[in-house]
This record gives sequence, structure tokens and C-alpha cells, in this order.
Amino acid sequence: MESGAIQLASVGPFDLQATVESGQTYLWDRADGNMYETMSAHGGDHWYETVVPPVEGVSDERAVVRVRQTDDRLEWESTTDAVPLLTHLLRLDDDLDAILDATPDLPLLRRAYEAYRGMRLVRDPPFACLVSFICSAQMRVSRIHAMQTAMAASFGDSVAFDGRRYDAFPTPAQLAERTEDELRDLSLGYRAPYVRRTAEMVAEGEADPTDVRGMAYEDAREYLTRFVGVGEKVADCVLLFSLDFLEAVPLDTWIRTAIADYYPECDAGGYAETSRAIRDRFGGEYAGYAQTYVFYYLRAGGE
DNA sequence: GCCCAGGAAGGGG
DNA sequence: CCCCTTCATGGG
Repeated sequence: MESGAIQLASVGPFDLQATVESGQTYLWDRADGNMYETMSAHGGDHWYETVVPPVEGVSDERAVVRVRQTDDRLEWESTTDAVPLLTHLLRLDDDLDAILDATPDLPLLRRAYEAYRGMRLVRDPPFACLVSFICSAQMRVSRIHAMQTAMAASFGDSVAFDGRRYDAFPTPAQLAERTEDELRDLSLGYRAPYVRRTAEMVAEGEADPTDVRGMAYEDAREYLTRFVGVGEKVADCVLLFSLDFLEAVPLDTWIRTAIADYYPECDAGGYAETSRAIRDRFGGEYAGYAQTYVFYYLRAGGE
């Protein structure tokens, strides 16, 4: 086991709990089992853990990572040197202050940024991100997380680390070889055939979410909708939370409410037009950061 | 029982 | 192209 700590003074504002429990990622577990239950300000002091597949240019092998925030430090334990991996997964390489400074000074954004100061976007592994947002359709955050946990426990590899076993998210092939009924048994409901078929597409090499690297944003969104169960909204989530398209603004129920209540002139009818309008309103390049703060702020009861 | 949850697919106009 | 219905499942 390797372990260490990242001094956050060199990173800038960071809030681990808000980052991991805000409904952007469904691939981390809280060690105390109380994910999404007891929220506390800034860090929260809880251990979070995940199993990460190899990341090109960052880590050659599958890794188990445990991490917690205490004051101005990020303590970690891992099968490997987790500094580059955590930097990648939690976007510690973003200059958050500069991003927020570049955002338009709108009252709603100001309140959301103040409430969850330090929350960052995540950079999830692409395939798991794709599957988890296919599962997100008409589903509550805690149940989306439960589905990913169930798929990992039932169909993924079991990895030993520090005297315990951790469940890796299934590979495309591991999911593709399951039947629709086996996925329905994990309470995926009508999403079961979507997940199975999309996993098959990736496993067979028919398409891969990372194919969009280098594409123009709207072309990338269009490309991802070829996966079964992926429409424009889910495509935007994968682009934003995994593939570095920080301008993506997923139009979910909460952000649509925000548009109706605060920016009605941005409702331009179709998804693409409305998305373009709210993206411009939120400053363009980093509009996805604003969207994610607003999503979490409104869902937590803010107004 | 009813309503809703980070929507998408399939059909018809 | 837009509009409508259907699709599971669990928690309030």
C-alpha cells in the first residue's frame, strides 16, 4: 500500500464531499455507507473510495484509491502513487479561482458558488460515466449510485487491497455478456436493454465514447447519441463529467426550472438552441461549471 | 393509491 | 421537425 497527502494550498479551493456527492459522479463510495445522507460543510472528513481503470498518460494499471479531506490536506491510500490519479479524477489541475472569476456575475451563480465553494467538476472514466448516465434517466441520485454499485458487485472484478475487497466497475465486455434480465434484476428497469446494447457497441469496437476527443463540442454531443439510451442531455453529462468539454450545459429538470425562473429568454424551444443560449449566459467556455453548481444548489433547496 | 425522479425511444402528425 | 405515449422502480 502507498499513502500520502496533497497539500491543498497549492491546488486552490477544494471541497471533496461536495465534489463527490453532488450527483456528478456515481462511481465513488463513502466508506461509512452514508453516501448522500449526512452532508456537512467543506470536506466532511469522510473516506471515499473507488476502483479506477487504467487512464492513458496517468496510470498504467487498475488502481484502488481511498481519499479523505481534513482541513487543508487531501489524505490518500492506494495501490499506486495516487497523486496524478486524484489530480486527474477530481480536476485538481483546474484553476478554480480563475474559472469562477471568468464566470458572469449573476445573482443565482453567486449564491451557488458561495454555498459550495471549492466544489470541482470530476473527470470520470468514460465507459462507466456513459453507463451511469444512461441509468440516470428518470431516477433519483441515490438510486443511480445504487445501480452502479450493484453492477460492480455483481459483474465486475473483485480487487484486493489492504485486507479488503473492492468491486471494480464492469468492463464493456463484462456488461455486454449479461442478459437483459440479469440487468433488470439489479433494478435497472427499462434502462437494462440500453446498458446492455451500449456495452456491446463498445465491446465490439463499434464506437467508443473517447472517439469524440478533438471534435467540436456540438459534433461530439451528436456523436454520443449513437449509443442506445443516450440522448442530448445524457451526452452532455458524459462530455462534461468525463471528456473535458467544460462548456457543456446538460439541460436536466433542475436547470430547466432555473431557466424558467431566472433566464426565461434563454428558452429557445429546442434542446440545441436553449443549450446554446444558457451556455452563452453562463460565460461559454466554463458554462458547465456554472451548470453543476446551479444543479446542486437548487436540488439542495436553494433559490 | 398517486406522484416524481439528472430522459430516451418509438410512433404519428 | 415537433408532439405524444410508453418505458420500470422505489420512496415520499
